[in-house]
Amino acid sequence: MSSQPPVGRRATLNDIAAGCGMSRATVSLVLRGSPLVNKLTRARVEEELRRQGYVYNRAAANLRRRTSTSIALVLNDLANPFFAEFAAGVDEALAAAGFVTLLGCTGESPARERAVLGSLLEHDPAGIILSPAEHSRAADVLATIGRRAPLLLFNRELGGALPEAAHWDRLMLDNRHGARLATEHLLERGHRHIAFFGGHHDSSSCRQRHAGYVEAMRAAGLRTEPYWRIECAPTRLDAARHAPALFAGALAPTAAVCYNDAVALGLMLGLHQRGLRPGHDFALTGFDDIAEAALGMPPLTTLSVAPRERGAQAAQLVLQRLQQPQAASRQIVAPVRLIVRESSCPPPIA
Amino acid sequence: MSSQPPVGRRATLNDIAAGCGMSRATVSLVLRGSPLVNKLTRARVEEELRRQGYVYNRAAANLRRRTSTSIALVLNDLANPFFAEFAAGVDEALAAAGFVTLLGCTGESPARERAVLGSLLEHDPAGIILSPAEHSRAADVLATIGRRAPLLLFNRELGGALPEAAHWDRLMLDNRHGARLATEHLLERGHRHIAFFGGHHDSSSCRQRHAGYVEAMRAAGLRTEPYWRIECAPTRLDAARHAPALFAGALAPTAAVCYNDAVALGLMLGLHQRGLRPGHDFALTGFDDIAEAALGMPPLTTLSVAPRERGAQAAQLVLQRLQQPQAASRQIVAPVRLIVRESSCPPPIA
DNA sequence: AGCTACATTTGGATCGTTCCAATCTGGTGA
DNA sequence: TCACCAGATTGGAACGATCCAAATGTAGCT
Repeated sequence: MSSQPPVGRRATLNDIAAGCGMSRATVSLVLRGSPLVNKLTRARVEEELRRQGYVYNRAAANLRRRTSTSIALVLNDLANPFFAEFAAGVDEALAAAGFVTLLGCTGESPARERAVLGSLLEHDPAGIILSPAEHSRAADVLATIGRRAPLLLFNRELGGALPEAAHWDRLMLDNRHGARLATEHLLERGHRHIAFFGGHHDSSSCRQRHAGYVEAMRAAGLRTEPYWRIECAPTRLDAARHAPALFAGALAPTAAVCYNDAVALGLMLGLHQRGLRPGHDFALTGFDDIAEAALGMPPLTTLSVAPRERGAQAAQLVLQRLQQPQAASRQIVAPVRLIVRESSCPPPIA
Repeated sequence: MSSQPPVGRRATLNDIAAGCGMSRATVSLVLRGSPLVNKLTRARVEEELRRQGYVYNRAAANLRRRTSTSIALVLNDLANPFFAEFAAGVDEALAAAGFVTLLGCTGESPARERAVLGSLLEHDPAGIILSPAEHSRAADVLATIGRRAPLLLFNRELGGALPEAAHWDRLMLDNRHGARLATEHLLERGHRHIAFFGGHHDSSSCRQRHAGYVEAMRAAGLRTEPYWRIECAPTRLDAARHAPALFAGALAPTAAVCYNDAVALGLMLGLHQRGLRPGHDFALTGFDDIAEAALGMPPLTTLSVAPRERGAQAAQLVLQRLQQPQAASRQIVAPVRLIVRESSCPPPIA
């Protein structure tokens, strides 16, 4: 009676049309739920779609309609739980809107960033969410993506002057204010000698957090010793290694505002190794509120940035941009929330 | 002299061809680096490509060539560091081979898994890497993806009988052997009363690990008390909560093989709260070797599964399958390696 | 000049979909 | 009987690339 689904090849509109004696155009209308088609025809077509196990070819449709249903998500490294949560939030929100996530990782290399962006662009994403690699420059990014897709910058600024042509949306974290909150909290607990520990000065988020710390210290009328600023890679291991540097100066701090949670947890370890009990003999705060922060020993006072929610927000922003390509570019600084736990003890009475 | 790049529309082969007085076909040959084209023509075309800022439209090419350059990666949850590392490995290896990763998260829901697979299939991936949701059934997966793309199962088995039609590749972890190694290690250290802690019995990986534990105990001629099997959600929090259950039975264990690292770290916390010092008064092992394992207090003896390498391996397997669609399906059980750290102390002398 | 051989280049059909204008059908009113 | 209309359906030309067979140009040889 009716024809077989083709072998070794996915069924197309033509196959369906042939299979139920309708034209390609009608089948297409059915697929898109057009009210033009007769109820009876619709039923027949739908039956045939099922019968042949038809799967829509979005690439072909997108080609014809000059549209796209994917969004490129470009990150440094998924292994970083902060970005992993962010990516999960992005993907969830995009999926809910019928979009698909094209993933790309740069591993903090501007060269790979360009390569990845170039490769993803060939798949014609409707928009791009980019958390730039460390020394990535605005001019380079502009040169590779041009005006081919709207860009949302997340988490970090790009280096170099911002080219006139690029009016990109931004979703940043309130690093400065967060670090200020943490510092003020330690000040309130009675600390006066507070260090800023970890991170590299060429990272914009680190500079911002450091600025917030300096701001709070100044506002309290306190001076900061230069040797209270200890740089190290934002990893647990390197942080643990650099712990002794805290006590190398003339005036030892009684507390530290750490660049992020990884660094804070590493510092805890380093303190232990020196026989100090974090949260007891020495206070510290983190940044990010990663899962382990609440379960550390002691639990870590930190700043919650809700990366999953930020991911959903980033997705929303890009989707809104697709709706209104001409709207003014949006600059959003997401608030952060201080989570007080046991690591931020008062100073020893001595 | 030469024409302008079009405004508001990406340049196409036609634009380039018109721009330098060549035919579309020739430009296409240049793009694909064909040796047929004259050196001079190639130079002229390439100049024009640059001038108009041409970006290849892979979707159009794939449509014509009936190929695809994307692979779908479907996971439960990126927020789980194990999967995040795995995804990073997959993406890296795929990018190196010129493929692009289509991401999808299921959140452990078979219904969402079907939806996500359906949506990704419309983008015509060349292959699929799937780490199934907990109660996902083989028949359902077969019904949604059919023969449209080769599938690689990672990490978990699907429920229900395996349909005849589906000959899928598999990349699994040697859960049974890993747990056996951990148990034998504890036995060697002198423990005789060893519990199996955490995880749910309806998870295939948990069943396998438990089997390995039982196997080692049997082989050592030891019996296992039923109350030495404590189930809980595979999270730190739930593990911490269930710690007391270990000591509720008549015969208290002196060590525990934990379902995974998260559970082990949670158990450490729970032990602390009972005044026990893990790695001193009580021995335990984990599974996964997540980043925190090495930095726990004490550092955790665990099984390294190298999720990033597994990701790269998964990518390779799928790419190989694309080369040889007809080859026999491959069943790989990746070895795991015991990493001995301080948490697996000998039993107290008492 | 005529022929072949070789290196380049090219028009037109095609992939699977959507858009558009045109067509078909049956019913209605003059 | 015919013009008209609304509702339903359809053929053919796109979208941006690739493939293929055929065309073009150039040089060498007789």
